[in-house]
Amino acid sequence: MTSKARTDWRDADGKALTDYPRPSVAVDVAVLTVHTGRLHVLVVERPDGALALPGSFLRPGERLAEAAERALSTKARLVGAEFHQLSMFDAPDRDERGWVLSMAHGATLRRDALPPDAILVHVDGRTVTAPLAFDHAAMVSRAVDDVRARYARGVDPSGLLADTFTVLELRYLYETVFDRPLPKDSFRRLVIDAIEATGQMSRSGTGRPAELFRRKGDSELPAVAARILTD
Amino acid sequence: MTSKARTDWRDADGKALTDYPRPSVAVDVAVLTVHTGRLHVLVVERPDGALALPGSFLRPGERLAEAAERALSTKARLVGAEFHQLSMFDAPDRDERGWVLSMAHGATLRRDALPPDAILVHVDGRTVTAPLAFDHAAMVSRAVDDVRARYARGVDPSGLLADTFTVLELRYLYETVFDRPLPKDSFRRLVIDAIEATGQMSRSGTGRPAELFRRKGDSELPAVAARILTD
DNA sequence: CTAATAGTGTCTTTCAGACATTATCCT
DNA sequence: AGGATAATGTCTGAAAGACACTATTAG
Repeated sequence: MTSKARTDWRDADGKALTDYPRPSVAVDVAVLTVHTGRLHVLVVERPDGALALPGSFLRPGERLAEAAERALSTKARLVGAEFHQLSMFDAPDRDERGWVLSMAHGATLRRDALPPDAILVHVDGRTVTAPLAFDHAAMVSRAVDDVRARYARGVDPSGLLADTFTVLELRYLYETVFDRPLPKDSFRRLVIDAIEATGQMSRSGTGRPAELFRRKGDSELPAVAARILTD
Repeated sequence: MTSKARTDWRDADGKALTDYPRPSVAVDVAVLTVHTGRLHVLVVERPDGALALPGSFLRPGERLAEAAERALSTKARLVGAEFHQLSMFDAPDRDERGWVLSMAHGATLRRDALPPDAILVHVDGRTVTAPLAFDHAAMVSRAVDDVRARYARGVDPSGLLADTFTVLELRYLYETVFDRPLPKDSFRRLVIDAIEATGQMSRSGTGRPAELFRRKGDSELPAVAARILTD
């Protein structure tokens, strides 16, 4: 970890590593959630009033995922999220304060795992509906792409639903994530082999009660799901 | 770009940015190519004799893609590649010389665009068949995943074939990339709407000459391609 | 002619999507 | 019973895969 003077501590030009100024490295996290049947992203208010994704600078020896977790816990009082690297945003002028690279991360959490006073901005399709600081709007779009790709491979891999759920609840979730209506019976056949019946019934409001299911150990969706879901 | 003393040049803890030691940021590039009908990755020999992906440290104000291009041109005499960010490898101890984050990049080039004396290592499935320095073997696997995802969406998007090609040549390429046999007639029907006939015929070795095709402007494959190709 | 490969027609099976029907709760 | 929703059965069109057949070159 600590830098020592070594012969290979030089690049191909023979220039020592330490001769180069280094960029600051930051992480920003797009926390997506479903609220009132629509996709939202968690934002925080900056000192100047602008909205931005929660983020933080990387500390010595820290891993990016750790910095992302720290950013969420200090800026949004949020713990236990699972992060996915999206991509590195590296435009030299993306932060007017200096040369800051930022690794965008995506995370997905249930609304009730977020603080009640969290600021949520609606995401329409893959576009956030409020101006965000820096290049954070592009990060949100990348986060939507990522969550769609993951949800096309498995049944609610990020746990946006509770442990048990009905097929209807699952379909509503997928319609929200993929922003398109999904046929009731085709959707049921698509997911039925990847979930497990509990035997319990949901106490329904009206009509026949729906059976409650849970994710199966191997809750992978067939490869054809990508076609069905992504039109 | 230049850092100025500003009030917001501090993080949430009130700690100034410049108080934190910064990591070195590097790029490494996995250049994939097809040679003798098999997938290979370009490697370079390090001063200590170990094999590694070509890489470089990021210079001030430089973008990651620029550093990747510079690494290829200085270490492998290679220009004109198109890069795709894969992911950031950030284990604090991944480089014994110090704290070095590396952004892995993928690129794809025709064998004849590489120097004749380039060192190529066979990639079996998604695993490189020779030990590589650092975490470069994992980077190669990620590069294979990336190239497969891109080739499932479009017809030879990285130009591994020449401008014109026969359907057979295209199928051999896809069998190499996806490491599995593909049925002759289904494959033809899969790609035929995404390519354009030239009217010219390939001077065949024997048998009926095959028609030469070129990529079409919108050479997107149907969404179902992902299912067919990825089993 | 035969050999060899390119390209296409056809059949079967599978399955998404649409629709209809049955099942099971509630008031 | 009647209303409402869950779950399933059935039909149809599309298409992947298998197979066979035709087309076009070389020798």
